[in-house]
Amino acid sequence: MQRAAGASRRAPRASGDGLPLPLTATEVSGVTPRPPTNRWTSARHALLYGVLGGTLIVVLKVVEYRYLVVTHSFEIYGALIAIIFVGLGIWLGLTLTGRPERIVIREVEVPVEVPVPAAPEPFVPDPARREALGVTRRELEILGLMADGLSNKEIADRIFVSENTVKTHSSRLFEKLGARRRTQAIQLGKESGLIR
Amino acid sequence: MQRAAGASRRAPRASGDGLPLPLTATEVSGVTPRPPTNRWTSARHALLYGVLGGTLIVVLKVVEYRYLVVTHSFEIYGALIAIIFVGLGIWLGLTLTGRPERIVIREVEVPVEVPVPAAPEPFVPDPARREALGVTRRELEILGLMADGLSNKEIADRIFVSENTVKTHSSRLFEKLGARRRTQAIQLGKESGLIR
DNA sequence: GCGAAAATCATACGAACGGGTGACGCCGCA
DNA sequence: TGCGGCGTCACCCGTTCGTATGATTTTCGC
Repeated sequence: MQRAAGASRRAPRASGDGLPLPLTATEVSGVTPRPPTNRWTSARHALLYGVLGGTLIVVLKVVEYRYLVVTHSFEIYGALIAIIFVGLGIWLGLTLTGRPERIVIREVEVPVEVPVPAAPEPFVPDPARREALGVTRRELEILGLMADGLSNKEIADRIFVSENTVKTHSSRLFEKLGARRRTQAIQLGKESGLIR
Repeated sequence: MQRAAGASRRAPRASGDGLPLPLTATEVSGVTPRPPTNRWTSARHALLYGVLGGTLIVVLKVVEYRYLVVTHSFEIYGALIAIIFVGLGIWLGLTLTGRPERIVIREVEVPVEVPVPAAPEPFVPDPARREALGVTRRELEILGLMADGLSNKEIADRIFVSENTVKTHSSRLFEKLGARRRTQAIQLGKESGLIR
């Protein structure tokens, strides 16, 4: 009987890894209603402004009777009052009233360490360790299946070779590992980092 | 030779995935200077206010020459100007200037996978797990020695019993674990947490 | 293309393993 | 006092494992 089974090459398990952290920022704007004003603060402000206004009027009165008794001083006086009170009004408008402020929400992504759920230890075969012991790929593969508790026959069926082949591989593997039994080979393989 | 290339199959290892992202937000507030106003808008506003002010002045002139030629009308006129222009100022202050904006920085936590430093895993024998499977102390002991790669004879010598006794224990152990081979028993024992 | 390494397969044999059965002694518990 | 669980030991038998030896084919580097 000729062999009807062939070799299987194992592609090294490519394990995904390093994910870059995207640090983008989005801006969201909104409007909030005017914040409620403190009552005492308001009263104090009103008093302050009242005094200020009174003082201003007194000043104007003095100016009026000192310099503006001449003809046509009436228009100048009015313009002066207008300018001064416009300024006062602007100031009042800006400070006395609680202007609703626009709130701009800027989201900043902050990287937070999250323990990866107990990395199942992908365990890449690591050819360096394997070749350091002179173990071939096939032998390592069979060692892995051995460690899973499979018999020679089961391994043979799994990788589509004869049981004799498996025995040959395992024999050479034991020789390289210095093992006399498969259980010992598994133990030594784990110690050597050949299998997980 | 008519060997056909065979294939070896590997069970796809299920990979862990979807981890929930904790999204908490903290708010930090700051103040930015007033945003620059549109140039055309400003010009239009200035024109509007100029026209408005001019109209107001004309109105005041008319009022002056119609009704306020009487004595002491001067003070009334000034007060009127003051009141009107304060209102104008307030209106100007509120509309001409942009509302101040507060920047709220919201921190969004972004999960970053961090390889947990592989806990040493002390592994205490845990009698609960053992008894849950109905495995006796002696059987567990033999399982451990099996996992170390010892043969039945070596185990017998180690624990000072006959090889037959070891075989009896292992037989019962296999029955309880559902194993058919010692390698399978080791594998199942590890999965069950009986041995490390 | 040549040669070495690797992979494959076969046969044979002794050793180790696993299952089955039976037996004995010890100990805790009802 | 009997029963059941545990640990111990023995024998038998079939299977699996490990070793030895020999062979052919495939793969890969030079």
